[in-house]
Amino acid sequence: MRRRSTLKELAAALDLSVATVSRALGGYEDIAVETRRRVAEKAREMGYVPNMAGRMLVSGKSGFVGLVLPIRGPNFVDSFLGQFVTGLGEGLVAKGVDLMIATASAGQSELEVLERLVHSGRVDGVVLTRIAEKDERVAFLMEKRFPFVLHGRLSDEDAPYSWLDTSGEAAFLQAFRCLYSLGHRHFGLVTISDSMTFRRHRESGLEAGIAEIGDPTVRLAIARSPRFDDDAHRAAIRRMLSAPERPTAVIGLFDELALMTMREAQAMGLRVPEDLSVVGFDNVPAAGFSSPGLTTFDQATRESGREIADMLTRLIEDGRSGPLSSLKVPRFIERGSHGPAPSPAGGRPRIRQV
Amino acid sequence: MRRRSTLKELAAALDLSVATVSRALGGYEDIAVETRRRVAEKAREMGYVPNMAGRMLVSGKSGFVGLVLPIRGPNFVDSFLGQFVTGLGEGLVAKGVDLMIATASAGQSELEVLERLVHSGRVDGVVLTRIAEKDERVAFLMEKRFPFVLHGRLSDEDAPYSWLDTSGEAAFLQAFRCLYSLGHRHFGLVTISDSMTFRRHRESGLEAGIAEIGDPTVRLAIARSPRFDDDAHRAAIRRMLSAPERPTAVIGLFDELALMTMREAQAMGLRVPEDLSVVGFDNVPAAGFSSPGLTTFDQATRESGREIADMLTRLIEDGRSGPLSSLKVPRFIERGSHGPAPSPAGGRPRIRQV
DNA sequence: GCACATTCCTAAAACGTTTTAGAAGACGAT
DNA sequence: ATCGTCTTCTAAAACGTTTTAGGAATGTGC
Repeated sequence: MRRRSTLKELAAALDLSVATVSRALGGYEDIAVETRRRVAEKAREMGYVPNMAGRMLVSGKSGFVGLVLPIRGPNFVDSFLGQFVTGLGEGLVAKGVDLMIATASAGQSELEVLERLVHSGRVDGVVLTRIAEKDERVAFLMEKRFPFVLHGRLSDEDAPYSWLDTSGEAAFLQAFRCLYSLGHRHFGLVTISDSMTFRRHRESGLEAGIAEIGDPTVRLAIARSPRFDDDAHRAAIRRMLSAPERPTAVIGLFDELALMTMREAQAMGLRVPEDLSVVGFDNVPAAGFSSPGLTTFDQATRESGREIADMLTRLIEDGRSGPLSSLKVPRFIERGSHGPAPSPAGGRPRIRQV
Repeated sequence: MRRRSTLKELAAALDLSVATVSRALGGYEDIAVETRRRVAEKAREMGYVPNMAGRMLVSGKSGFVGLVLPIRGPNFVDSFLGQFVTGLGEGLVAKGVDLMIATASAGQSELEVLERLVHSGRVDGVVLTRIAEKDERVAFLMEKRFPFVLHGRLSDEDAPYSWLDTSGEAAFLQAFRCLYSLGHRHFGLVTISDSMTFRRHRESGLEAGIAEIGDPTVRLAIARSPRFDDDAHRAAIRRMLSAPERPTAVIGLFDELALMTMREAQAMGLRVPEDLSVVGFDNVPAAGFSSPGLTTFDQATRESGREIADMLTRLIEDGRSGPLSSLKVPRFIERGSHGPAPSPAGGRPRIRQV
């Protein structure tokens, strides 16, 4: 591999000083126009590309932004990450910033990764996802006054930090209203027991819907299991669906849970949506391929990534600018997994009309 | 944000020279054991973390490996990237190397991204995915003698470059054999027209299967459209399935095409697998949620990422080591989308028995 | 012919690290 | 006393860039 050319070589070739070449390339006004032209031409000719290490050393900036990867179980499935990374990358490249992915090594916590990231000077800012209700990573970054943006929110929205989130409240409120107006009165919620903020927001949207209607006949059954324990989820879903007064509409905290519910229901002989309506959240690709297609909410992950990139670069450039935040409203994707409540007699469901 | 402490400060606090501190931290033998201990302790106490820029400047290495993101259409769906990035990250962190994601900015080609990456010295090696048959990126890297590993292969496997791939030949050969033994004689292949090497490998596996059997009654219909044009795919699939002698078994070049085929077939009133068997490749999450579940091949993307990380770090450390390569055999995931060929009379299909 | 401004350029320092070449001191052997 | 050999440490250079402070040449106004 041929060594790259340096500023010094460029200067020698042009019979100028290193300083002049640097400033010429930087477009400074106090370098003659003609000189700037000559330098630019020679630089192109010699294939000069500034060395980042040199630049970093003097500027104190790395030109990198870090994304701390959530720690994963051995067989996680996740359509989110690819979209998000793509969006982030697109947003950052527009600002001339690069994206670094930080992974925890075996036995290392996400907090430790973050500490290394911040202290090594490898990145000028970080993006965090999957926010827990009490998130020590956020506390750490706030204390260090290190620039960061959350994809998600803490419980405390007014604290001075920057975030972008998709409103789970709005989504679940809308889902409830839609199902209620279709005649459903007995609801089920399939959810997780982990204390993630997205859970809280979505659940409180559903609660708000119930409170808003004020209908005493509305009932809510909750199936709650640890996040990554699919067997527990399945068992809880079956329990919920085989209860004497089973729900006629189930909302999944996210699509995987909704799809799982659909599958279990169908395996139990229930028809979706005639006997049971199911609604999810996320709009994963699988939601479009299940049958019936899963009704869900789309949160434009890639676009969020782009916007977060914008927010973070702004934060980095202008350290004293206040915290930025943005709450997106998810798009309701109506597919075939929801419909009118079955008639109470338990006979033929009415013809679907939405 | 408090400034990080430097070697100089550490040296001052210990009343040692910068050189000594550096070497002590480096564990050099010519520093007294007691001194090494003292330095290590103080470093911990002061929260010293070496500055990467300084280190990079003298070592000439960045400690980064780059992944060049494929350029995407506006609404791509991709479960691959998330898995792959996770695996790469895991593999790299074990070697103390970081992962950088390089995205093309608007109007920039993947080759230009790569050139910037290589020349700026931001990375010590790169990983490329989605290899085209004549891939200018690979040519560029070979010419520069820059360390890289491909996820995928060129057509020319013997050229001196490093790659890791999942054998599409093996998969499609196995799919053909399986379907042939189930009585299928009329096959369909839903594929793309773009010249990607994975297409070539998979298609030639199928051809090899057909050649190997040497049965003149075997027929193959091919539906070929541009990669990202879903409408064209759907039209081609419909055309194939409504031909007078329609195939009884269709293989999709990848899962999205297979799932699309399943959906179109079902929309046309064909039952899967009774009237039509469908097999895909990739084992995307949606393959598990469709009904019937899609029979497909799993290529252990995350594990591949880890292994590629290993290969690349080895290449970087030891520049003169020869090219490394590894061909994985994908795992056949038999779900419900394939079965015995329908009886030729066109009557009731036989009971499924696999 | 002098003072002053303007234009264009440069020397040198700085960023934080590693490495090279060698210095200083202790000790034993002659 | 001198020499050599260890052991332990250090000064200085180097990596490639940006920035600071100022120098040299030229032009302008009197």
